[in-house]
Amino acid sequence: MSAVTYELIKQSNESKARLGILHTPHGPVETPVFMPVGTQATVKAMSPRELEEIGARIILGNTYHLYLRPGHELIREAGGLHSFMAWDGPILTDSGGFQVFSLGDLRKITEEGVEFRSHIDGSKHLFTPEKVMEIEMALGPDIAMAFDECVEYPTTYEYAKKSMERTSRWAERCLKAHTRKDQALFGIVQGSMYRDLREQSARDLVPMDFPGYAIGGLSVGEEKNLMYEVLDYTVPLLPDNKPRYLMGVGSPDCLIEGTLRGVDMFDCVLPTRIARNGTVFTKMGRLVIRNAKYKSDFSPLDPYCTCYTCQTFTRAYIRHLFNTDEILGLRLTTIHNLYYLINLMKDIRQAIREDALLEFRDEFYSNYQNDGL
RNA sequence: GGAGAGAUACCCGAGUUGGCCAAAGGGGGCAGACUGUAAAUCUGCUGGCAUUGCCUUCGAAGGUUCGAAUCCUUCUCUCUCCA
Repeated sequence: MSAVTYELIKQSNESKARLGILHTPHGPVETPVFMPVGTQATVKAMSPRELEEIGARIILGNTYHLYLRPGHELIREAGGLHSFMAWDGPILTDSGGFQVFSLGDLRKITEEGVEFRSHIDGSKHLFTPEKVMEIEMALGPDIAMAFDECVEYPTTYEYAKKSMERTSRWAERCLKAHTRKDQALFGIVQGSMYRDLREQSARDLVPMDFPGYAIGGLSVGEEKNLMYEVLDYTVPLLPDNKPRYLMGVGSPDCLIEGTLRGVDMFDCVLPTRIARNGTVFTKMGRLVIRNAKYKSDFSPLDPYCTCYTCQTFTRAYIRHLFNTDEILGLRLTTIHNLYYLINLMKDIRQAIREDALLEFRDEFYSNYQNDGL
């Protein structure tokens, strides 16, 4: 029995969407779920208590970043990531595969692994599947991700194939090196935007019997419709009795579209990052709170929102906080954006329950204009 | 009262051997981007009008010159030091 299991509650009969429960060592998680990202053992600007109040159930940490600082040995010494950061809920750690992509010119990829130059001090580090498993077992999240390569887009068929096949071999090595029984290891399907490569990747990984499968290498600059198309043919390649996790996706429309295509888990830095940069999600679309038009607007960020920020503060005040570089401003927008997405997922689950997700999606689009209010 | 220094665009401030100056740089302002976080970050715009281009700008007025933020004269104001 794996440390993490997926319980299917309801399969929608109007789409591939499904309702489920992810059982983890730190409690159950209703799916589909949005997972806030806390790269360096903190969801930027939020305390664990605030995350709990917002309704976050499971959050992310990052292997590469925590290995560099403070070091996985220190976190092991602290009693693991949960204890170190005082978060009692489930945690998932990304493997550093995304950093292979985002730290592009600071690394070299070989069959053995990836040689990174630290973005902090330039020192050299070798990440192999075995090393990554050692780090993730020390960090101790409920779910560890296999070490993969997130390929940039666009990429040639030849490179996508070569990389995907290597990721499959790395998955095998991760599986072999992963020995911690109270922790689940998820595999990651790659293959860029090539259907036969996604199929091959799934054929490689599914027999390895990971307790969960992620779809990686998406939302790396491709058109949304292309991503949806890849999801259309990739999700059905994954086992029904395991959770499916779409990595790095988190705009409201993508969460709905992903859910409709059978995705159970999402994570994304988008809500927290744009919040710190002064943009918030609202029912009507994105809103840039720094804009002059909100100078004397004493209404809440989103009149339909019931988060702490919207129930307490005005646009004019939050704009003022941003314009004066006051730290409270980005904390309030972060609270709002996370609440917005977590609440959206709650609404999505309710819609699945009522077999009304398609209607929910149409209603969503009829309100959500990207140019805001 | 005497001696000296200076006034530059929203603010501060460079430029003062005359042309390459609509005028550096910073701040402020305005707008945009952000999707497994090298991000409280980054990018663009910030005299006017239209397409290159043209027009009005460097305290005020006048002058020298083909050409002035830069040189000359007068005036106005500010600051520092000495009485």
